[in-house]
Amino acid sequence: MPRPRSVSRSDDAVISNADMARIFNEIGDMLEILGEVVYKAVAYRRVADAVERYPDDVAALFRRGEPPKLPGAGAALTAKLAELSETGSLEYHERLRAQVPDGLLDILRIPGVGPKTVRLVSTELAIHSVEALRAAAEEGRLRHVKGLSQRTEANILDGIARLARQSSRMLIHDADALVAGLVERLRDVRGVHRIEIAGSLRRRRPTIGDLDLLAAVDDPAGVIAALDGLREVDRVVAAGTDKTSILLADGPRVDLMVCPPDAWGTHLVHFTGSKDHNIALRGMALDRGWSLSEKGWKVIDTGELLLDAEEVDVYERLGLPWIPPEIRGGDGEVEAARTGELPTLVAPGDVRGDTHTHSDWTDGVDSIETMARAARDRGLEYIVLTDHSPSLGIARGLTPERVDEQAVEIARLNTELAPFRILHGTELEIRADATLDYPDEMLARFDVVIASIHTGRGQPAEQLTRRALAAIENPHVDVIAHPSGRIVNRRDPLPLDWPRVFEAAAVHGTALEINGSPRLDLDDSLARAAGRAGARLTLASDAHRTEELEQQRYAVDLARRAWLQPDQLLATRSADDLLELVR
DNA sequence: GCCGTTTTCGGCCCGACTGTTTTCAGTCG
Repeated sequence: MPRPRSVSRSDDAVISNADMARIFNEIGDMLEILGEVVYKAVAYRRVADAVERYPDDVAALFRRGEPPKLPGAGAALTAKLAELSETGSLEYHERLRAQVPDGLLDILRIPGVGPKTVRLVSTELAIHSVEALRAAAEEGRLRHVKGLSQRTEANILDGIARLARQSSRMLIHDADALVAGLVERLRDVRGVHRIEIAGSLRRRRPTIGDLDLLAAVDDPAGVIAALDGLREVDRVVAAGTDKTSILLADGPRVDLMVCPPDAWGTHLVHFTGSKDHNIALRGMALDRGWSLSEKGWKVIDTGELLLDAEEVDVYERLGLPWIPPEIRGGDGEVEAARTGELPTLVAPGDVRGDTHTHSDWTDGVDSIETMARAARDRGLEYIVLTDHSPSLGIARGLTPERVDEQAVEIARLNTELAPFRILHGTELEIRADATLDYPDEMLARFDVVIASIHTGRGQPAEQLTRRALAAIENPHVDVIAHPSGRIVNRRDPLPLDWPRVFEAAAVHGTALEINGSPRLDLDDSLARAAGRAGARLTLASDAHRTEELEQQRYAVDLARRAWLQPDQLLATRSADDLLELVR
């Protein structure tokens, strides 16, 4: 009997893309546990992915009578998306949930435990929760089930411990710091020709699950032993002839793959991913009579194996230009490469200034001069100093008098540091009632105004959108800082009406920030949608101390993932061009 | 459940590692 949802929902937000995707993923999990044909589960998960990364509100589009064309959604799944869009729930989902206890979905999340094992413990031992499974493993009751053993019990207890430890994915900032030392030490191992980071870290995803490394070696055993022997290693979880997996003490899992130097190209493509990207490449290979794997190209008719030593050779064999890892997301890059429409992505060397920085005048740590000198040392031509406006009390926002004093200090430093420039900006609070924190005549005196929402985050979507639009439409506001308000792993994005925001930004020439701090906001899919809508964007560190100027690099990464080109961004302009643009 | 300038049925990317399986299934990436 389907249970009605207890949550009543307002009419303007029936269900978010994220919730819709979660329900479809749950259906996939439940179908697998129930022993359905695996491709059915795959179909639900594929559509879940498509919904999750879709830039607009899928439910709203359905209700407006303009259902989006989602890859992998046929008649049956489209009907289910429609039902979710109208009612916020899905009878099929409820029916499955009545058959599959919630606890089984939790068990499925344990690393090393798949649907078959879930089914086995559920039917043989009536275990329906992680706790019950833990107890059974500890008491040695699993080993009596055919197909399980004492070894399985140990692995399951291990998996449960890991599940508790790694509840969220690691921020890319932390992954970079962690992996650099590992790579450096492995590079010096005898017989290592090349070693490179692969996986989602190479694609510069904002968060990382496992760390993937690839090494081209003469002696696989040597480098595998070297990794296993590093002092940070807590435990070796898998050890083969071609790859090894270790758990770092207090850290993520690291997978090291090894390959012969003459097969480096196909291995690097394979282990960089994404999965969808690889599937697309393999599909193209099959059309040409080859079976593509990390080992190389197997000619299907003859069984002959063709090797590629470089990534560029792999793509060339398919008649494609090399595709930058950041856009290997399986959402259009292979087609774009095929038709010669790959973008020229913004690169670190294109960046000339930083459009969002702070000093000790408000909540920063370093003086304006220290920040400016550090930025100059990093090769930047200018920074926009954007200390806070008064209503953000927690940041000791600047009164109008203090703003005037700051202008004098900036003028003094600009004489001293020329040709480096400090542009006088403000991070202007967009208040809860959609008014701005300084009067217009004062805003006109700043070189650059960036506006942001920090308070009243719990308001309805319509009011939040109204606030963003009020700032975008103000002629003195040049940039919306961290537009969605998210902080990775800590704070969800605001539910703005993004298509309206992007359109207004494009019409009024107000740029949207990509913030490289652990906010990573806009995220890549919103930034890509903004760019497509014709909005201008910018790259900023939001540095509150000199070391955080480094964070702008993560904004560049994100912009690349968003398919953005240099001319779509403010931070690639000279100071004079920027001032001209925002005038 | 989806999908087709090979198609409306029969496929669906490909391989490594583990464990208990004496020839392979489960899980993972």
